[in-house]
Amino acid sequence: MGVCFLQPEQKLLRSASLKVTPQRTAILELLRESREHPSVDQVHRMILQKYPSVSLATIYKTLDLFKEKGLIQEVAASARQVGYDGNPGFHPHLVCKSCKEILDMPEGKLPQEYIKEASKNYGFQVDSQQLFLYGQCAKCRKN
Amino acid sequence: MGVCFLQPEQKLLRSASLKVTPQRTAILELLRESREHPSVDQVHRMILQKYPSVSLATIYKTLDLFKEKGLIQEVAASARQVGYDGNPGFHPHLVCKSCKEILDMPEGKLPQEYIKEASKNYGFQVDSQQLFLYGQCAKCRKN
DNA sequence: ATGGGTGCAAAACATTTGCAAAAGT
DNA sequence: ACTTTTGCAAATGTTTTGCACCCAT
Repeated sequence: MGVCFLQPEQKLLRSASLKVTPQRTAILELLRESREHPSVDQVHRMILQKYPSVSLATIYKTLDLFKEKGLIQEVAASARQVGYDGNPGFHPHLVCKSCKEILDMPEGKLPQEYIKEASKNYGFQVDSQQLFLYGQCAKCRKN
Repeated sequence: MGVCFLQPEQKLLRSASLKVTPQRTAILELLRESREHPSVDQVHRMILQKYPSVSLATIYKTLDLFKEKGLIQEVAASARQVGYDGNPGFHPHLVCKSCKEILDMPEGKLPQEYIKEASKNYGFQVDSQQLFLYGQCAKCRKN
């Protein structure tokens, strides 16, 4: 396959030493462009529009793989609300208990004090973190 | 039923306006005394030792109910690692990626700055939060 | 050429539901 | 007495697996 004009998603797959397939490219692209935090099933349905034969099993395997490689992050807002975020970097998530929407809070910085404390008091080496703020979003408060 | 000497768990059930049953008392007691973060199934197995006929469906219903009432918190460290914590108050969780153990970090305070920012920038009203720090625990680092 | 990725269907596993009997207030 | 909770079994939903074929390197 030609290698001259790679999309950013293809570069990312390469640098994670993964084979570049249309399915993987499409899934990664979709997540990186989305502002939502689609579930496994939602990712599947969206991918199906472009590639009508992609199986759900592939979506499961691919999302797991991307997560292991640090290309995306899993956002488990609760046991029954799990989504995927194409931005693997730390940012707090606002989870509305009414409409279930999850908003990114891009401007958050890392809670360094916790990382130090984990190391000092527990000998625990932190390599990533997730912060969830639960409550009610602006829209839902107006009802 | 006599009402004279109530256990703390029974008082808690009362104040959440829930009926006091042996199953509920046992589940709440178990979680409040545990330092682990048992899964639905682990709770079921532990309860079975004392009450051999408690059904899994009851465990599901009860944990959901306790969570709604704020008696416990659900700890979804990832999509496939969900446990329950008898302490409903905020405290960071250290999640070891190797041995999957979840440690409580009791001394953490709330990240107030995020709550203010959520309100100011998004009109979002925060009423609870969860912080997960992922990495490697002291034991696992020694291998 | 070869190792890894994909799709399929089945298997395994997890969660929810409806209902009758039991228990709490 | 009334209402809620429980246990059961079935139904539903979700995730994983094994395998043959295909594709990227």
